[in-house]
Amino acid sequence: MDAKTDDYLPLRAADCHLLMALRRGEMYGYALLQAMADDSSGVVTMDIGALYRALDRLMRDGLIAESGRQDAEPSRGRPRRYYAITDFGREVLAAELVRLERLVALSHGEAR
Amino acid sequence: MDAKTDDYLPLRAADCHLLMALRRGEMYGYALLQAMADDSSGVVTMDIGALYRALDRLMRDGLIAESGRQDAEPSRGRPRRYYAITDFGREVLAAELVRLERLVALSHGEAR
DNA sequence: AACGCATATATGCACAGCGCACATATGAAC
DNA sequence: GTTCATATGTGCGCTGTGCATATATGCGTT
Repeated sequence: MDAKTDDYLPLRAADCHLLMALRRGEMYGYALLQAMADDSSGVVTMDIGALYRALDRLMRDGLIAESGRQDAEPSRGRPRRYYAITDFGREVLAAELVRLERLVALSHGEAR
Repeated sequence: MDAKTDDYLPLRAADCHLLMALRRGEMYGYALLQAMADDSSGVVTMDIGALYRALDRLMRDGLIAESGRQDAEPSRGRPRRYYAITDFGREVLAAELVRLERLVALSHGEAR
């Protein structure tokens, strides 16, 4: 039984930001935190410990994969692990963004 | 110290749908499930048991309140409890919708 | 009255995901 | 070699959820 796209919807806000960041290119964990905060103007944040567990979960479920990329300059500290979005991850993210578009559109049609 | 709007962002998808439904008018628990499913085309669902606990939590945090409304026709079954969105709940929902608008707008500016 | 049925709210239990604190690994600077 | 900055990883308790079950209320049928 294959994983269905809809089985992962709705995405958690943090997962959505992780996938959006990875859709722009491979990234490593620590930098993903900054991307998430930047993209959400600081509204969506995540504990660094929870981040790595979230990345493990997204890998386990096939939405992302470790890219194997290594830094040309192996400096700075503990070796970075780079992640890439998978085709399935792109599918799920696209479906989630459609859901959000419809939600926003629905809210615009209502009195506030 | 008062509760800050941003302390509740990002909202869970289910909470967002509950607040959106209640922004249209008072509703009782069981009907909120259907509204959530309708508004999301069945993508966002919630267990009935989890729903009542979510409503308790939203009341505890001041986003909704029990309206005290009673059905004119007290039939059907166990008495319904009606909920209403509070001013604070409206604030949080509005802020969440702004967040989602920006997220969608950001995604549209990227290659896919 | 008693029973089943539909509606509606509520609770027990186990599991997943998260924040917080802490641990570990690697290289650079001093 | 000690300290610092970067980066990944782990232990623990709390919160929220799904699944199952319990409870409450009225109606219809017998």
